[in-house]
Amino acid sequence: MSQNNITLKELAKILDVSISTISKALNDSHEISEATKTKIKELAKLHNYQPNKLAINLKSGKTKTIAVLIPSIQNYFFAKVLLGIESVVAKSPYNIIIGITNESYEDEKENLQKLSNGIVDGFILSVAEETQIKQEFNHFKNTNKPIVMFDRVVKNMTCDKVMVNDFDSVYEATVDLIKNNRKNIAIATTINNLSVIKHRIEGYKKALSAHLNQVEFDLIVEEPLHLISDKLTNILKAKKIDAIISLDEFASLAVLKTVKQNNFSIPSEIALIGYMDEKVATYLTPEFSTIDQNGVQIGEIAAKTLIDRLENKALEPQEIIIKSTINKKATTN
Amino acid sequence: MSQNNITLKELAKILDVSISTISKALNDSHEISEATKTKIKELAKLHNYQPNKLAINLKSGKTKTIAVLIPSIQNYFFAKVLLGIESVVAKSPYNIIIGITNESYEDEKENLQKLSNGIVDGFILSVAEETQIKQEFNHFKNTNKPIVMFDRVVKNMTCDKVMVNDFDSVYEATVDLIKNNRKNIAIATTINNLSVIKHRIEGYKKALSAHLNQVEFDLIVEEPLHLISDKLTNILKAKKIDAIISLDEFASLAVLKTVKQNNFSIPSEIALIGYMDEKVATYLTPEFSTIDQNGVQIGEIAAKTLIDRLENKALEPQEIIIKSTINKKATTN
DNA sequence: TTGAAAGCGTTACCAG
DNA sequence: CTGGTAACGCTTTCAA
Repeated sequence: MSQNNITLKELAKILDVSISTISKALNDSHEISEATKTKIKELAKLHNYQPNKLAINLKSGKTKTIAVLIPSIQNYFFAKVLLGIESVVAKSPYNIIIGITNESYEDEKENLQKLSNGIVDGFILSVAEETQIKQEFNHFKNTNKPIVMFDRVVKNMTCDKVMVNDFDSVYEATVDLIKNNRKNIAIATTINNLSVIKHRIEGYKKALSAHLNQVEFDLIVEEPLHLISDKLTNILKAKKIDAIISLDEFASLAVLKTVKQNNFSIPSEIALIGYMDEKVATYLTPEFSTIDQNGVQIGEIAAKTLIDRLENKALEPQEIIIKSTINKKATTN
Repeated sequence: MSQNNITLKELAKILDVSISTISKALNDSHEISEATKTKIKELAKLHNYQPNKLAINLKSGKTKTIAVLIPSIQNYFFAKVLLGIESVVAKSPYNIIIGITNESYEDEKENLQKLSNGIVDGFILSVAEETQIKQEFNHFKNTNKPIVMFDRVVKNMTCDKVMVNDFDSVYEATVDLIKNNRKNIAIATTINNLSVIKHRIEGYKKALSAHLNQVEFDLIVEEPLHLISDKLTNILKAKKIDAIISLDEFASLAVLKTVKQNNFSIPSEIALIGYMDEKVATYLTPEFSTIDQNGVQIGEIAAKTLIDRLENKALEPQEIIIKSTINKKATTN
């Protein structure tokens, strides 16, 4: 562990020149002669001079730091988005600060406040579940930093948004099942209250009403993770079901397990498709058909959008939609 | 979006008092009369005054920010550690900056440099794979900030370390299999070059030599993820195997799938145990027996250790070992 | 009880 | 080409 970093002042003292000369030389100013430049640069290198970022930030009013607020880390989707954000930011002069809101409104608000006082230049975030339930969005407006929302966005806020075509994807997946002669299609989720989940369910309903003239929807299973398996078992016993669409990662795992436990053969008796990490899906038996949100891409676009805004404030607020990909594997036909 | 934050200077102007008076009043100094204090505080609240963190940081030389450098985010283990770190840090005045090193030495070095210039007070990190291969650790020594290493640590560096009892855990798991009459135990990993993996393999070897007098070890499968399944299939066809221990998350998934594909019954013919996220393990069929590294706890301890060091530099370097937990489920007996 | 001034480390303007 | 000075927003010592 070395000493604290050497400063311009100390370098100036050593060479008996002014601080401004040192500063200019190290910034390759044309005002300084080549001779002194090289002399100063050598000394700086010798002492391993590193400019104090804090001072630069204070001076410039910028920090080249982006805050990413995600509701949860126990979730491949957000991990992938983070990966996408990181890959773009790593190639830029920016850093990432991460905050986990634990789906809590208070945590989200606190993170926003804590980071708005000069620490970061802008935010990339996905709205916490509790915030969506409360419909309380003032904390977003009370920061003077630009925000890019992804996946879970606030409809009536003007800011950049990177969204997913939830409605269309599930509509398409449902229609595909129908075309393969599935008529009794259930849907399962461990998450409520999220607009993205609601859009997915709407896509499902629309497909059923448009293609099967179905008007009542009694095969929608919304239960927390620890209950969903039992609930599903009851339904599987009570009704004929030939396909299940699962709307989140853990619902997908639970559905697969439950259907196997009840000894239905997949996909001949029951077809399965749902939201899940591709890599995990590949290693399940049978390989799980997925709706892939393309999280990495979402992260990349979100990061690019925020950096663009930070560098050029004049842009119109963007609303970008990233299409999900349907990857049919062994649980559908 | 509001204006930029109001400053002490501006508040001072409004009330026609000095900047120092404002500063002291807002910091509840006893030097200021109650009357002016309340007046100033009200005005500050009215204007939603937020002290500029950057200025405070520059003044104090501290940032109350911790950097966490992880090799990968596509990995439940690191996600859990992050969760543990975050839960501790959220209750403190500190923030977290995250960097992902992508198992690359260069990325790791760059992150360390980028963040050492005043941006963070200290680091929590797990060494990148490439760094371990290169055995190049000077970038860790060249920062003047305290480091807490977890899981993948550098043996010959004096710094705080939070480690896992890799040798013992796999030794124990192996012995348990032996006691259940498994004599042909294979081991599978998709990762090489990591000391933690080497320790795990040593634990396996020691158990076999101590309890079965085995001296040759030809059932060690070290292959990248895309090859491991084929390699394992060959071995399953060529040799009698009655148990497999898998040393990382994706190896565990691959092993389970491959054994099923080759129509061995689990656990009667082949028992399985390995490193994997508990929650995922529960949703596999059959439920997977795991060695759980207790990542959340590792994160918590690492964060506490670093904060302790930042608040009190006098401490001796700590080496803390977090014991892994063996959770037997349906793939062992 | 209040205020002036120095200082944290840097950049940028203006003189010389 | 080089140097002095002010400034970013804050805290802190010392003086009044």
